[in-house]
Amino acid sequence: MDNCEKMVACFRDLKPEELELISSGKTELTYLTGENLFKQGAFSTHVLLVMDGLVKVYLQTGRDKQLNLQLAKAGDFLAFSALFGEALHATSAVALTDTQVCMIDKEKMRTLLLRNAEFAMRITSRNYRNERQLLTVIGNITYKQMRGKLASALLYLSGDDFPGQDIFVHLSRQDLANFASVATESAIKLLKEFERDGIIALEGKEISIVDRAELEKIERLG
Amino acid sequence: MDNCEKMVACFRDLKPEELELISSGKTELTYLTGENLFKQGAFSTHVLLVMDGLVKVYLQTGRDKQLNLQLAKAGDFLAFSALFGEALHATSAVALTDTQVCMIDKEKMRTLLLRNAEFAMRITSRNYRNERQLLTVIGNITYKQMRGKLASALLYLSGDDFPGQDIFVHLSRQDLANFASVATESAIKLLKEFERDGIIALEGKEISIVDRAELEKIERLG
DNA sequence: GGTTAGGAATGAGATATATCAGTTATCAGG
DNA sequence: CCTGATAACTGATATATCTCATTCCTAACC
Repeated sequence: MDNCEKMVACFRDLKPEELELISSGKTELTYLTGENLFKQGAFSTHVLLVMDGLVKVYLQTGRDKQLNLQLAKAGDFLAFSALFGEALHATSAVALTDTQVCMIDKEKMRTLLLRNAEFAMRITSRNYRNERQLLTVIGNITYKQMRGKLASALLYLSGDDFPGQDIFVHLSRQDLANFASVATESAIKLLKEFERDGIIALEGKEISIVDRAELEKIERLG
Repeated sequence: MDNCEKMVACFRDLKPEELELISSGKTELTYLTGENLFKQGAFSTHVLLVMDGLVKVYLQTGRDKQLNLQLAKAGDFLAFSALFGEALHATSAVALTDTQVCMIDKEKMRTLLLRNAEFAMRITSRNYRNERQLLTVIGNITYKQMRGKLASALLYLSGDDFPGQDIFVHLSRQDLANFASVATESAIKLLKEFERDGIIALEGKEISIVDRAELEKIERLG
């Protein structure tokens, strides 16, 4: 927990001198709940590795409009495209819980990727899952109507990506609405509707999926 | 033109035996206008390299609804995520013009990426631009209203990514609408409106941007 | 225990955009 | 040159969803 090189699976097979390379160009720090890890449009200078906690990655799409793209958890890299000549952050990220992060020097990471191709493949592979998630998001906001969007968001947040944890206690109704890409009020009304239909159970912020199959049906049919 | 290893910039610096590796596991073929390169949901078994022509990459979002994500041209890789354990195509692709393609064996490509890290970096870097494009698409369809969406689509299709060529002659109004994520009729009406306002010029399928600055303003303001 | 602030919830009204129905234009084939 | 088919275009209508205004609830704090 105290040391990112030891903790994260993808670092396991590195040689000592490779670990040393990373260690020499990194720093670990903690972001408190609500603090920004980075802001869309800002210079992107380091790669971030989440070690513990929960991070909301979002797209600022207007003065007071944002679309949530992804929740990052321990083991996820953020701002990875900095390695490939992207000077500016394309998204923003904020801590939903107190979050431990390992900041890694861009050049050191590049060097490591060049030196150890197997490592590079593993990392790239992991990052490609993000692209899938982006496509899913696109699918949702385009072709689904409100019910389907919300269903899709609920499924993502309660799915295999976050086993055990109850994600919802960290999310406001607005956050949820921004995942589904609907107005906050609309999200609230639909949640109630789903509850009435026995698809989910609401208790304060906690949301439990009662009838997952039905939710998946709604996701498909829009 | 006849040989993908010689033609594409990213292959230039490969050693002879590395080129040989690729050559031994590839085949070149031509898709005619309108033919599908691959379909969303199908098994993804090879990596495709576009050598000549224009390919429309899209997301099937309903029985008769599709969202266009990207135009691929010579030098672009498609279905690249096949390398990283994604068994199924996440998108569909169709040739907009007669298109020459180099199909490359997945395992051979993996081997090459592992053997030559510098090559891997170049490729990955290029592919990361796709992710940006996806974020742009998401931004557009979320926060912009129709005018902004269409403006954004027009800017992408007339922009630096496709120098020289007039892309629009290969696109139907429906294609265009699917890039902007609006109904075909709405796209047509707006095009006329833009023409009336002196922002673009329409002549059959050809569309020329008259006032790019204004279009960018519309894109920003929604 | 009362007060306040912020999120959650609810209903009425406004509106942008899709949908539908129908006309005109374009183009390939006979 | 005519004919059918396909795409481009146009206007009227319907409706899903956002917006706004207001109330309710909860939790924190003095």
